[in-house]
Amino acid sequence: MEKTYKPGAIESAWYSHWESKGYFAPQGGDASYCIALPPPNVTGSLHMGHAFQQTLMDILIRFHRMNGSNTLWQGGTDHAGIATQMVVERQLEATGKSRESEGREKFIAAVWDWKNESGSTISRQSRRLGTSMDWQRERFTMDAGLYAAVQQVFIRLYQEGLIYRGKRLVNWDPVLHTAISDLEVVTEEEDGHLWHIRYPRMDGRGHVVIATTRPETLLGDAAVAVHPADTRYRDLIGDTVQLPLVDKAIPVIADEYVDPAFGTGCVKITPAHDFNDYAIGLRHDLPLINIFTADATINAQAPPPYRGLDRYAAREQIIADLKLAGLLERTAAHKLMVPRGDRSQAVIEPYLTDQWYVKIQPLAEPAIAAVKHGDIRFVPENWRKTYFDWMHNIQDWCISRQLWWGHRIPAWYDDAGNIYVGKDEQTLRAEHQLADEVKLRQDSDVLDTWFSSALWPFATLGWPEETRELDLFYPTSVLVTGFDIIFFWVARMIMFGLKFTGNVPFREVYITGLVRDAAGQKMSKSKGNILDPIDLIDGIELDSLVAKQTAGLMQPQFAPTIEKATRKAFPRGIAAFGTDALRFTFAQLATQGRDIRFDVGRIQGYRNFCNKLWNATRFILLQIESTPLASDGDLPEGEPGPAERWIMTHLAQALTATTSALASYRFDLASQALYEFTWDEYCDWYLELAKITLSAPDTSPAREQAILLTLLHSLEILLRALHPFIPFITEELWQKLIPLAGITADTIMLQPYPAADEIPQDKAAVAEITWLKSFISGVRRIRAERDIAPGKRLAVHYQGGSREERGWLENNIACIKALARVSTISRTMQIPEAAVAAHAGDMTVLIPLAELIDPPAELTRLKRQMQPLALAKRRILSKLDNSNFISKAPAAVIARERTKLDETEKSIRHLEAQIEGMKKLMYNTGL
RNA sequence: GGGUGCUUAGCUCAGUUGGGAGAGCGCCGCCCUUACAAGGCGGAAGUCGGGGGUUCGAGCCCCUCAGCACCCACCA
Repeated sequence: MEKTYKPGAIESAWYSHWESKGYFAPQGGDASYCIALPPPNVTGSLHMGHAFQQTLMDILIRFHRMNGSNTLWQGGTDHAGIATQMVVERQLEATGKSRESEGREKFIAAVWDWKNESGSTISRQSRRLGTSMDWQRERFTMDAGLYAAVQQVFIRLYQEGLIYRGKRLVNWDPVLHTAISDLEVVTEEEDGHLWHIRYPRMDGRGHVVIATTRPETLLGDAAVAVHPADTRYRDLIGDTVQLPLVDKAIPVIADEYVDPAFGTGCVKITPAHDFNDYAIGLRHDLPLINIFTADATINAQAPPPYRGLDRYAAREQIIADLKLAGLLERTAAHKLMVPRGDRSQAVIEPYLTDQWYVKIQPLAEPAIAAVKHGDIRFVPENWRKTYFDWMHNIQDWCISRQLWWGHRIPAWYDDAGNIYVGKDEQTLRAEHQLADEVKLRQDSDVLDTWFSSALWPFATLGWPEETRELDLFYPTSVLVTGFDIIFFWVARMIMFGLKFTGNVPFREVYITGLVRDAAGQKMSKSKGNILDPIDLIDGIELDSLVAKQTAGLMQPQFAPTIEKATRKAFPRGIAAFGTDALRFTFAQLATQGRDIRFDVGRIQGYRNFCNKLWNATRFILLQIESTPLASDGDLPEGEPGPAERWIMTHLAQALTATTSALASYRFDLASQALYEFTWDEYCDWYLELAKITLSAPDTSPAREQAILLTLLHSLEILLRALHPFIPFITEELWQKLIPLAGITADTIMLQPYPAADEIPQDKAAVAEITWLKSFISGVRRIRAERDIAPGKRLAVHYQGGSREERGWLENNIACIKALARVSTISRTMQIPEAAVAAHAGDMTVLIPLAELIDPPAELTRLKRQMQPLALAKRRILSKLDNSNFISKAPAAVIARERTKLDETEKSIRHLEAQIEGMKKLMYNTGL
């Protein structure tokens, strides 16, 4: 075996072995366990968020597979309408072409080409993470099966009146030329202005002043509104004012919507370009005056001077014209919320169009009930509230998009404007007995990507067919995803799942935190702080990393800043930590529902952990090589000592902790329990103890056998326990180990997950070894604090101790001598001069250090030790003297306080004796 | 404007029905002890954001204030 763990050498080989043997497919079993992967964008690449979530899913999947469940991890990718279309459009632009110049058919073909070319990237990266998805069942949200499901869902909802077509204001993206849903709009505060504009009264009695942040929309004003109770303007209501620059009379209306305290208390009403004004327009029967084209330039409805101007150019012009006309009263700086499209970053325009909507209320109600009644459980539970809040205020969902890449809406129109919804034109013609001369044309829009994603859990299992997989795996067990898509995706899956399968799509929703960089910043290309999970696995040179972070920036002027930051954060690039270390890091960082900061120092620590495990295995293999087992295959029992029984007890406890932590999605606690066992107990103590006993000349062959078997057996169990977290190294080491244990198996991943109750526990052994550890640590501490050379063997005395402890001392004398570097241990009745004491239970360990210590320094040290003891004593006494405490606290707590007091007082007496001894020594030596 | 979460060691974070403040990293000292220097042994370090309350007892429960983060929302 290599001395140092090298992840690159083992990982890829094991993965292709597992995949080629078909181990990722469901293997049968009584219970079913299934996770549907949140499908990543097909043309995307794996980022830290994916890697994090997929690691957690894979831990669950491997754990349940080993536990004997029939386990399916359903994977696949999403067609990601807008995102993918934008990428391909950009590629076309680079060659001087455009979507329009190519035409719909050719463009879609180009998108498919790009999908086929780049679509395997993310699956390939996913494999590097060791994910045990059933690749044979990989799906795509635009494949034929999904298409059938989408059509069926659309048609049924339409027939039930739950999908309708409506003309109303939508969020219009003037760059992408499509409607988007409320969720795809991100509003952020930006600096702007509040312009105060005079609207002259038609009767010539002065003017009213309105305040607006969007003066250009005055071209579409239909009224001015005031609050009905506003005494300042009461006489104005019902009057008319002149709309500046348009030269048209518009009415002054009264509406409760107006806040008299804001601005001037007069509001211009533009029903076609503002959601509030739209509602007011409906209430007051105002005309809708659309003044924009799809590009948000001024259209022919507006006065000639402004036609063809971009909305912001029009704003400048209008302000200039108002100023000229003396109608601009003043301009104030103003912060306002600006809506932008989450993909294009373009300022969204409320725009009047025909769109398709899902009537959501009837779907939302059962979806609310399902979570309320616990049919679906959120982990952590507080996300329920977020879900409820949104579901209770949910608006109809605009599902049509004016894009080309996506599921085409299954609706056709005839020239008379009739709508026909169905599978295809032929079916519709037959259904509606349409004559051949009736021309039908299909709706040119596609569906919101989330429409098909909402069907993912059941459509990937075969719905609308009644498949065996649906029967076996639906509802799926758990959905693992981020809070950012609870509304986009989780809620819609629940609604559609309930509607079309009559059942919830998943039993539990585990919401993960968001992966941020070490400084807590969101990772983004423009910040240049992206970490590529593959770089953490394979490592990357600093120069390559810098090149990667600064390539293809939208704002290239930031490249030098990013380069500097990158060089500072990673002065030596990134080392190759391997997949297992990355996975273990993710598990450790997966604390309940908060953002996680990814620090490279952390992954290095877990790479070291893998190395530790590697070397522990190497040690055990070397031991068994030098002292072969009595007989292969037929394993004799041997005579286990307390150390063997102790370590197995600890192993059982670690397994219990891990398993119960996994049941509540506490990946941090689960991995921590195994980490601590492996390093702090197994390697630091058990391997050391075993080493000594094995090399001692008087160790019986039966004990020797027991130790070797314990080493073998415990490591074998430990590797299985760690496998879901760190699959590669555990497989590699397990394969090296099992021939010695007489096991033949092709893979660890299909072995049973170890159960704590199969391991005998022994409290007496735990007491003995715990005592032994305190004895050894006590001597070590004295040695280290007094700067005694590590090689120097000490003569040690002891005093007191129970009969049991004296027995333990006798049993473990060899281990104490070796691990504490002690030459002799003898009982003494009186405290030797210049002795320093430690305590192991009731036993006092004394080390005479006459020639080694500096008495005054020792005295100071001893006095310093007294302070916390005195403090502790006072604190305990104040409790025990409190009659309320004695009468109200539980007996067990009182007993514990009394024990504590006894111990503290004993320590104080010991210390006092030492102080006296030291003083005497100093007196005798004339100090 | 409404809501959620957070504030514990220098840093990142655990702390599960209220009962002796923890881990990793970092730091300090000693050590290449035959599995591992990607290591071993030992150590220092916190008035648990401030204030108040409930309780025999509060990091944990209640109130309040402050700061940070995020989500939702139609104030021109």
